[in-house]
Amino acid sequence: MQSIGIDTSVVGGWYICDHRRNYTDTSMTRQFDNDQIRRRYEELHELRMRGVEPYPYSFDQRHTSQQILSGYRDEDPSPFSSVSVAGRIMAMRRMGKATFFHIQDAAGKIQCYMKADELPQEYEMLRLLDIGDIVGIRGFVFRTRTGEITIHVQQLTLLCKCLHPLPVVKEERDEQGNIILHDAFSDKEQRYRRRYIDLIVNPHVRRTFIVRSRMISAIRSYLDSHGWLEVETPVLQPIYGGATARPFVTHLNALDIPLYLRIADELYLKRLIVGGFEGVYEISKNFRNEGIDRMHNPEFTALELYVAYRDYQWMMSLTEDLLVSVAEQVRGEASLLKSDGTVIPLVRPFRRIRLLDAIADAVGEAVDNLSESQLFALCKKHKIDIAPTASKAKLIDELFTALVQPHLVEPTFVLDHPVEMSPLAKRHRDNPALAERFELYVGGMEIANAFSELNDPQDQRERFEHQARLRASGDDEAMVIDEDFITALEVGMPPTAGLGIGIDRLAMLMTGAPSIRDVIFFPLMRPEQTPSTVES
RNA sequence: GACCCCGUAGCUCAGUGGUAGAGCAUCUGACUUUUAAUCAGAGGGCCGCAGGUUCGAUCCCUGCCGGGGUCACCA
Repeated sequence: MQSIGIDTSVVGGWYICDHRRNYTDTSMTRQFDNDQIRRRYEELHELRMRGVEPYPYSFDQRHTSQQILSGYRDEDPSPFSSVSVAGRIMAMRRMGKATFFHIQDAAGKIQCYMKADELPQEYEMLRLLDIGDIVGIRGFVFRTRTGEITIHVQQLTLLCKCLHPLPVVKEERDEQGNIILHDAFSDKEQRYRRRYIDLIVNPHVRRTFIVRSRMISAIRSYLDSHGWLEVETPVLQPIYGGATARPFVTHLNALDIPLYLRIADELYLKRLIVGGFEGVYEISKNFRNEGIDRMHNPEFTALELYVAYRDYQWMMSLTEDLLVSVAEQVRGEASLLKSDGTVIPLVRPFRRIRLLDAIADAVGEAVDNLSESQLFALCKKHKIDIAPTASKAKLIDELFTALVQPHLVEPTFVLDHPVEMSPLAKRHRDNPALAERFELYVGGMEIANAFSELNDPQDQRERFEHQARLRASGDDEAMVIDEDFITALEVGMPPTAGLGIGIDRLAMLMTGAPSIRDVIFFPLMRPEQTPSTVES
């Protein structure tokens, strides 16, 4: 860091501009979309001309806004007689020879107060600062006449000039102390495309992503505490598998082969169980080349867990325990939240219902032994639009999705799907037409899927072959045969229970978010048409 | 992929077949404990893009682009 004193006009807190560099005054040469950006570039130039470095290297930040606001006591302000905080200017009230402004750091906001007669030169520099600039503050803490804990500025340092006007969100407090927002930055397209601005001006967005992060930490530490191993398996796969979905295809130049972005981790994780690990999990991105809507993003995060010597009944109670434990840590209580504000209590044991019983309840007749054509007729009767080529599994799935799923608000395990719907699950010990499988629904959303894993290689081959026939007859989501996976099962996989959880959807329920886009920092958007992209 | 809704100033939004308004933000001035600071003044817009109808389109029609929603597919 350069020492102070080259330019006598520069006072203590301001970093000195390095005059060995040639700064061009961009405000003179560049075309700007709006005069506010031009003005800020002009200010940037003026700051440099005055010897102020607008992009210095560090600041000795010793306090957060929150530490000061929660720790300050009027009867003894001495612990806060010398604080240093850093943050972004979010509001500025200039009153002639005194100015109040709020700065925002990672913990919150705090007001600062600066007087012209105390800091004449820095006060002059303050004229060149704007909402959005990042500054460092040193000073002492006091309480204003109107009661707000405030930093009396003794030194102000510019840490980063902001060259774009930020949306200015004003906060008003009503008599009850509730915060009323004015002109909140709410355009969804802009919020998702410029998430950094969204995060700056919308505190609830920041909180949502903190909850998401803590949720994942809580899941990880829960799984670690059981001694299970977190592992990594390939994202780029020569044969994709583990789910019924369309993949993204790419190409590996080195070997001149097509590769697929994974749609699931399943088949690799089960190979690790074959290899002797008795509990493995992976939290990772999956990619599915399918629709985009409130519940689906082309890339999404899933947890998959496999535990040897266990079955799906055991996994069901583990899932309950995991969710209750994570919700308690993250939300402070065993509950989840729908976007309409409904609180969904997580009370063990969760409701359990066989899939075919759930459909039977909805249609008013037993469906266990219906043929494909009878199921098709049932779909027609309930006005479910479905292709005549649909498989039996697809028909059952359609009936369930249309008639049952929307009503599953309280946590509900749906069990024992037909084997045709579950090509990687072990047959039910009491009924070979069904699989030992459960899906967990909460708030009308599927958030978990689990089974007693199929480890009979002959049965697995037959299931794959059935999938291959579906694929040949036009179902492009059906699985492809993975010979090496069958080889692994021939080597022998112990009885194993497997679980998958949709992390994004769980994050929605932890935060009450209405859309998956609200729990993914950068949801997929169609690329913006800018002048530069149009040219290229 | 189909249908519905939306696109006006940096942000949030009004509005009309006769080429535009508000609040905040910005700029100028006043103001040394303000807080949606206040007061006085000013600037700022290819009204998403391209066609069409019209003497005249931001408004009406068509297409396109972008977004949101519903459905379909999926988790």
